[in-house]
Amino acid sequence: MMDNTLSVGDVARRSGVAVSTLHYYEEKGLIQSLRTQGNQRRYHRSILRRVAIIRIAKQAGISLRIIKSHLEKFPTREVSPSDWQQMSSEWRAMLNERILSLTQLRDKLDSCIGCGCLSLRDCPLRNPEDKLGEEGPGARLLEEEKQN
Amino acid sequence: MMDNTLSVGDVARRSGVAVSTLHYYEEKGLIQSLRTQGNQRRYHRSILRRVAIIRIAKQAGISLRIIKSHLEKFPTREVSPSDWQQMSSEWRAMLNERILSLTQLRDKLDSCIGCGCLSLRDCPLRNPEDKLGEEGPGARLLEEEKQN
DNA sequence: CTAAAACCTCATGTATACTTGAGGTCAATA
DNA sequence: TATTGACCTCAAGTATACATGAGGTTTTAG
Repeated sequence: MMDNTLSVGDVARRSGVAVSTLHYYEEKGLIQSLRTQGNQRRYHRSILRRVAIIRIAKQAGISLRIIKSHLEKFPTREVSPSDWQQMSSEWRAMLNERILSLTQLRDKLDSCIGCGCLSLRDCPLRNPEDKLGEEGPGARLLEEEKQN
Repeated sequence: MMDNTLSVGDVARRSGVAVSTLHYYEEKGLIQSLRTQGNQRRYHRSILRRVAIIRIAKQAGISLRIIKSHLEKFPTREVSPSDWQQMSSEWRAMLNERILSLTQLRDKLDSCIGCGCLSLRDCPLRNPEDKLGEEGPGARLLEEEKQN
């Protein structure tokens, strides 16, 4: 135990994620482990930072697929502060986009609360429907939120 | 066709959602339909407003379960402007919460981009792990985003 | 050394929100 | 009337992100 590596249970306790989640992240290639003679996982302490990053990104609504693509730049190497700075600034941009789109939606809601107009042709929230008389999707105002 | 009801295909075209989605919403109790002698769905025009509301709410990140609970107040009756006003102001509140939490996360990211501190004990983004030496979950800084 | 706690793999289950496909019926049009 | 497009139901599939349980092995503590 004093070999300064962490078992999966240690990591679970210290990072606050379940053991099954760590298994899952490993299976998906977001983290890696060394194995003992008896095939048990052992982690370097830097795993904690990695898991922290994953959780933060998840909280920001970033999918594991995207998170993985960012982390792949340093599969084994420790994530350095500058690595982290780059990632976090990219995620900041995603967050900003997300915040912007929610804010716009909220503002549209606001204007519609004011006018109670949902039945009117020109309601900015309702545009999609009656606009297209018969054919083709056309420009969709309420487009799917691409979850990526 | 001139009986001013809409078939499922009509609704799909005008609302921009797939027929299978309308079936799904009906199965889940978010919308209702009348049936012809031959068991085909027919909708009143007000279905378009209802579907629009569902899409707007979904875009705001509200689950179908929650949306349904709001819509249940008027299962058959048309959704009036004042119904809509109430719903949208409730959703506005949810949106605001969501925006706030993302904004806070972004700001934390910002401060960490500045200090590159992910390895430091007092990083606001990293608190959860090393804080708990051995036992118990304790106060979690990075708590799960409750998707409801 | 031995028993309990911790681990391992692999399969299956859960929830959300749909889509696709099979096999068959209904309705509008030429 | 006949055909074709639109519909119907029900089962199963898809993607994401894990959790759970079975059956068996490894580690650690006393």
